[in-house]
Amino acid sequence: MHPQNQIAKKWQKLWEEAKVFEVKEGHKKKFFVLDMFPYPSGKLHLGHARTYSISDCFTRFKRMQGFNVLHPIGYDALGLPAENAAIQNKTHPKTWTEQTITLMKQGQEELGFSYDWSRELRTCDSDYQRWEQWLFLKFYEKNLAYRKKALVNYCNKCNTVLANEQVIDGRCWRCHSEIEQKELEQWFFKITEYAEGLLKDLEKLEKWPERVRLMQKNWIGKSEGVEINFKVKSFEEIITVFTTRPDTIFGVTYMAIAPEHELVMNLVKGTPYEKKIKKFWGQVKKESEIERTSAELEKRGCFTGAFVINPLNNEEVPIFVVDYVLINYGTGSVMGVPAHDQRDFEFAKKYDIPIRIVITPEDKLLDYKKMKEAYVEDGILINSGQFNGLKSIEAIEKISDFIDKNNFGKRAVNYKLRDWLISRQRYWGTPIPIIYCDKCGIVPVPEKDLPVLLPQKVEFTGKGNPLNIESFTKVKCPNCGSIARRETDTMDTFVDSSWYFLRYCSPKYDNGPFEKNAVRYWMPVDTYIGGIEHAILHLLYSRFFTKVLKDMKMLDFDEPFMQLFTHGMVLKEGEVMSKSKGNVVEPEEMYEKYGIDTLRTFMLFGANPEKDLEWSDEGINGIGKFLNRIIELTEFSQTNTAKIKDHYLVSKMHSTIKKVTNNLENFEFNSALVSLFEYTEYLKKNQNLVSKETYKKAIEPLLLMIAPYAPHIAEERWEKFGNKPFISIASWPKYDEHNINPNFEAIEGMIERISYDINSVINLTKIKPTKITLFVAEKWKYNFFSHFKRELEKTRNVSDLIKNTIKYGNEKEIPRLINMILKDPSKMPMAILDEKLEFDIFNQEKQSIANKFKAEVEVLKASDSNEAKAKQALPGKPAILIR
RNA sequence: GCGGAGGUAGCGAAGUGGACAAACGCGGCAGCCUCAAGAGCUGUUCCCUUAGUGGGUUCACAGGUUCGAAUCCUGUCCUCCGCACCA
Repeated sequence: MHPQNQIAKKWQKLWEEAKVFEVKEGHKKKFFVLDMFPYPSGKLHLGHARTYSISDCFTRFKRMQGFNVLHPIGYDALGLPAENAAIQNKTHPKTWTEQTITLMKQGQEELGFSYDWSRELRTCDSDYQRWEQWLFLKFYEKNLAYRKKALVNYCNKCNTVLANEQVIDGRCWRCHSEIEQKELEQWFFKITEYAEGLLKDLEKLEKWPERVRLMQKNWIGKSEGVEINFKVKSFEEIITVFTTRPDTIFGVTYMAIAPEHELVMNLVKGTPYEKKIKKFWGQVKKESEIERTSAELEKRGCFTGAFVINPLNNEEVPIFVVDYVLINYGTGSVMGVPAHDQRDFEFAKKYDIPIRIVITPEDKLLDYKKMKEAYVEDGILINSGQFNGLKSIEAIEKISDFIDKNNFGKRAVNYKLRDWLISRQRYWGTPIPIIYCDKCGIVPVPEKDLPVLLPQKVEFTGKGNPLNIESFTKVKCPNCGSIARRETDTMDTFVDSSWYFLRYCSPKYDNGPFEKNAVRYWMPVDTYIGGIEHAILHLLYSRFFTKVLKDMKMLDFDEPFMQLFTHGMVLKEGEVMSKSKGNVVEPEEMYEKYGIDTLRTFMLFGANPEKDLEWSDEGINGIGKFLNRIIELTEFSQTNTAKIKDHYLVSKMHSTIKKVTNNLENFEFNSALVSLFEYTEYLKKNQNLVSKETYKKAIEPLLLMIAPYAPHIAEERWEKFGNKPFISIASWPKYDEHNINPNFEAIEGMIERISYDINSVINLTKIKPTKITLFVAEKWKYNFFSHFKRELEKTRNVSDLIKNTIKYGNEKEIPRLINMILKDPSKMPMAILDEKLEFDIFNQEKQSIANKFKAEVEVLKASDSNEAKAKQALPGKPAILIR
């Protein structure tokens, strides 16, 4: 066993015994760090390991900062893979799920993540299902859960329907097979009622990544416009269209209607067009959703023989059945304005429909014969009766008003968002608590009868819904007692994950889905950590649930997640790791070889957590070295009493704490590690040059700061260093700005360069020095000065230099520099040469050089005579004299 | 097509106007240690030179702003991601 892992075992046990990570509500300031709970599909993989290392590092940091941190974990245990595995392996989904949870949990425990395990939850537990069903009934009471017959997405491979959000490019999000449209009666959640709130409150989510907010915004897809009613000539029917461009209404030359539209058959029945339209519809229907919605496809349509009347100019225009109009967006019909809409333009060209220009750009005239594409921009209205001469923006207002006033239609808002289809025709989910009675209709299962449990003895054949067995479906109607039938659909697993974060607040609570006070204390989640793949699905649903529960007065906040952090994936050679590609790296293998803390730290070092991490086994060794160095440092018992570098070390310590703290606050774990590398290196180099007290004071912050990365090693060293456990709950080190000397690195660099030169001289002359004389001459100076000297030489423009020094220069140096330049601009290099500060510094640092070379050191100001002396003594080294 | 994020040394990855030939790690090279290998340690790693705190050319490409650009602006090319016949 790797020595690190032995230590890890020890501390994991101690943590558990002392319940270090278990938290209760209290008066301390809380912080809720939530991991997206995993779907247990087998062993922990490297992606999981990285995600949880990220969240654990952050959690531990927050905990050490003194927050009462809730960091729970659980398992999104219901779902199709378990059922499929059951069919394949002839086991029960429950057995399979329990096995995979055990495997996964083992991995999580071994890596030492600081979860409050006492709050672990599983969505397949009966009490979880009970309260989920209870929530469903509340939704049902408020008419937010309803059943309707509709065209729905059906995946033939998964044998179930899917929500719109779960269809990606016309394919199933899980198995990628093509989706078929079927008309079925299904359960929906009325998420569209919350479309506006879900959209508007995106603005509140300042700590969410911009792209996630944008994705949600696009998904909700709000557009404002008007609905306009067109009367159908010689029929009693009306066709309503939705448009965002009422300013183009005088350009309407046809009406486009979706083939599925209920009016179509009425219009053509018994006319010569009936046959043609039926044939056309047949053709379109044969094509898959993917083919039909491909943007490249040429638009096709078919004249119906009917006409509508444009209410604004009373013109008759032909009605076409058209494949490019979607039945489930807007009203399923669109007014055709070929001159100002690209699709309409293409369609009109193909079917010889007139193109009438009603919007013109301000600087030129359009000619419909010469147009190659539609003019879709704003402009000035022409050929538009009383609205001629208006700009598009004004015209949209005026025409909308006009339509409103004359009852030709009304202003309207349209959303792309559809209601959330939650029925699934599968076994391994939470049963929908509904009973169908021939007399009473839809009857909710009474609260006292919850939970509706899944029957255990079920056959998994892969055909049909396994719940469709009499022992489950045959029930008495709770209302009238007559024989009734139980709903066999289960809920989408995304329902399970839409409220689990609330359950974490009081996971054992028995009188409701969550305890109000616990939720009031812990919620909302301060930081939510997970993958970008949930940008729409889960994150939208959870927001919806929160808003609904707020309206039901069960919550007093309306957004569940204050900050969202989306991490990158772990890649190998640019590809996602997967079993089929054979490029899987097992975390277990890695930590057995390199150690648990090394693996954790390495995953935080390789890349910014937000970005993808390109995995390579090679770099991991470097981290091992680094951790070993820290161990060595804490083992070092130095007896030195010199204080040569004390003030530098103190400065370095404070600046390191500052950097690391800021980095961790912003999830820049890799940058924080770099600062820790440097600090470790510095400590190591200067072990002998600092006093014992300072050294000890400097080591402790290092251990504290490495604790979120490598908690086990940190605990071990912390204890060995004479501190009481646990470092995991020790206070995060504080820094004091006054102790940070911004120049010390420059000074140190300077000393190092001098030492290097002294060394070279020694090597050249083979003199073993007893006395070294340093002349503070032009060569030894801050880079800052050399920079300006160079600039001065280049530009010879003193006033510019002064101006820009004020603007950009190091603030502390400005007054002095300006004084110097103002006194005598031409002497500026000399002024720098004689800089008093440098001389003082060298005097201060005399001791450290003396120490290094075990020789006496004297520092002389570089006057002409001194320098001449130096040059004489050692022609190659004008500034150092060695005896 | 629309929207977003990017392109930095052999690789990974920091750096968003001034101490930048550019942190840090990996890899490479040289040295120490060792019989030897590994580990560890020290140094080095754009090019040319040097006794160098010297010179040259760099941060996708091309222009521009500035005393000064990897960093700001404009254009071009490329990569990744999301949405997409949304009226």
